[in-house]
Amino acid sequence: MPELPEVETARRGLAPKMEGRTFNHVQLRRKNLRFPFPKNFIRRLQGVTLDRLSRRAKFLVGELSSGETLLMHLGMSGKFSFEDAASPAKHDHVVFTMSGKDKPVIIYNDPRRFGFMELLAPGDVGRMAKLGPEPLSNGFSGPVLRTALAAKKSPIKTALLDQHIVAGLGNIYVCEALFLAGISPLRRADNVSPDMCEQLCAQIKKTLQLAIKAGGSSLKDFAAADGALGYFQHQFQVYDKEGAPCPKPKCPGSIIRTKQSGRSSFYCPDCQI
DNA sequence: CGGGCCACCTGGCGGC
DNA sequence: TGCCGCCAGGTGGCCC
Repeated sequence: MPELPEVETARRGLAPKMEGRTFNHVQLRRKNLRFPFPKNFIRRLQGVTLDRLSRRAKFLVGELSSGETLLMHLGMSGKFSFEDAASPAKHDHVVFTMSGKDKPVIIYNDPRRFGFMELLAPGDVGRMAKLGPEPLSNGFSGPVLRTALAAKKSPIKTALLDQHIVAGLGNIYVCEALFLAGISPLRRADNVSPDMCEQLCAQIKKTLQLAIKAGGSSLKDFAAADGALGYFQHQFQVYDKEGAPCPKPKCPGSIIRTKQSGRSSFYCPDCQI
């Protein structure tokens, strides 16, 4: 499911039902996701308050009153929802019951189990240590991108998926931003000019902001925690549009699909150079 | 070390 | 209908 906009959508849905509340009950319906759950996961959460739920790249970051940090990653197919009549459903792996009059029951469902949850000691940032800049922050700019790309011989597509270069993009938004910036996914990263970097940086920010505004993209059935479906998929220009005419006015090309480092790239060979 | 490839999992879809 | 191969929003680990 989730790239930065979907994770941000999940965060916004969860925050009102988690922030400032205590974990009244934690249930694990299996002992691992991608990795085993941390030792004493339940005991280290129950009775602890989640003070703040933030996001770093594609990670959800819960600051706990115990001093530890609850790190959650949704992998390819993870999603949060609130309990409904159908619970528990297949692939519901974690159930958080929070304090408060409404006692919200939050369910983590993940068919492919590429997601994971970790508890970090105070001051430890764990696997977030080597992440590149947040794409929507001031720390991400044309010059910063240019500097990071200068050392890369790989295609720009591959470089933008590298979370050390910029953190939070995935296959969809990389394809979309490269199209909007008019840059071929095949172009070598170190051959993306300063002007192109400026343009690319601007299109990345714009795409992510529009996607967040749309509540993310709903490919299979990704939804915000409240069940609302994101609708950014209706604004895709190239992703999953193989064979469609290029959406750029007057461009005679059509969208093709190719494979780069094992993932599909969608682009217009006529107007992306 | 950088880059390429596979592994991890389940499910949906198209083709035969 | 059934089976098979391929595809899927990510990332970690292994190899050269």
